[in-house]
Amino acid sequence: MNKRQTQKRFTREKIIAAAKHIFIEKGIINTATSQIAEAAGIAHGTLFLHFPNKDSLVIELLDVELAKFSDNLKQLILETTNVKAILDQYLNLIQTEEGFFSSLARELPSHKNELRRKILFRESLIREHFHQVIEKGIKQNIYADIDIPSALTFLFGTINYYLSLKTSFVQDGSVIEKFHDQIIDVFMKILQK
Amino acid sequence: MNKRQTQKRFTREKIIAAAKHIFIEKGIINTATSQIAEAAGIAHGTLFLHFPNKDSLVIELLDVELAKFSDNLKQLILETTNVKAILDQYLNLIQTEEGFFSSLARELPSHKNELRRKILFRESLIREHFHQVIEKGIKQNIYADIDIPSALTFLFGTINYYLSLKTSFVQDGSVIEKFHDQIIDVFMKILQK
DNA sequence: TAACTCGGTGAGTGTATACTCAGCAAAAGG
DNA sequence: CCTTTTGCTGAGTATACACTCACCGAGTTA
Repeated sequence: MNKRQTQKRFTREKIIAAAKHIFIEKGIINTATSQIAEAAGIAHGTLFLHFPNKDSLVIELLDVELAKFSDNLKQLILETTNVKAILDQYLNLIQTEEGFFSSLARELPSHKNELRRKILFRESLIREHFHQVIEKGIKQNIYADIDIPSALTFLFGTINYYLSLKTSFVQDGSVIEKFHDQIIDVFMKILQK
Repeated sequence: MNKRQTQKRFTREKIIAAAKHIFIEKGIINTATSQIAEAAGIAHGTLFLHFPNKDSLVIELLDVELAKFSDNLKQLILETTNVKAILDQYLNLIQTEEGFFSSLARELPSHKNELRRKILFRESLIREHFHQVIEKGIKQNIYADIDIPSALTFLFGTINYYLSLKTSFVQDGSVIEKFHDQIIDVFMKILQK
């Protein structure tokens, strides 16, 4: 790889890093492409040499981040077997990137269809993991014979609610940390025989 | 009231009616003041003679609508005593104005603080009603001794999730109707001894 | 070293949209 | 019937933002 290619890749990475940083702080919708360029230390026009438009930058960024998250979670799930432990790990994982997920949850309904589908698809993969573990528990007679999709919608809906209204629940710090135990308690109550 | 005053009030009402109609269809953020004016059959500038800016129109509209909703709910709650019946009525009430509430839920996190606080304040009044009824049930040993605020966050979080992602859950018709029974079932499971 | 390539630049363009204001016509007032 | 008031008009202004393009200069190639 010659000097030019190296430089080009470096610039692209600077854009993505700057974009992620500002998106977390101000949300995707409220971030202008000119601000991303400024934060990345490049000219405004340069951004459009690397991405044809704002949406494709957002999609690439989300794809990479969500894939990273999914992989981490899958790893954790392989290591644990009971729902409580998995939910605990899941919440911890969200917490490490809470700014990112909060910004995502806040703007989820406003995004264009393609973007929203991508995000919900990732969520559905995670749902699937939970579904299997719960199903096994029901067969083993550990949990009540509930409607799993409904229960999971309560779980994801609630987490989403906390994340999207984060600033109304906490001034500083983590919402997920604050409500970690309550979320687990109520969800386990739903599964309870 | 003379002819001028009558006309002025009539124009104001036309604006509010048109605004509500378009907000439900396209959301508040995606509705231009010029579109409201056009739908109301008045000049664009006229809108700003009645409301100093877009926000104050939105706030007045929401205040009126949410107050109407609160009053209806309070009435229903006086007539019924058990949680299941109240929740059933609550869901039915949302369903009658589902377009409005869906649009509200979708944009709730993006609204300015003042507006968000107003909406969440209304929600907190409704929470209070539920809280009291559940508390009574716990004292009468009908329900488990759970943490009521956590349980209610699950409920409101889930309803909010269904409403804000309505288009991802149903093509046509009502999300609330579709998931009515599941919502009640899971919530009653949380209260169960 | 001369010609060429290509990533980067930033002023400029197009578009959307909240809000303004000089002027109009009908109603109110004397 | 004349003057004043006032609700309304809609072209115009200010601003924000995504995206373009003619040009530049360092890197590459022959």
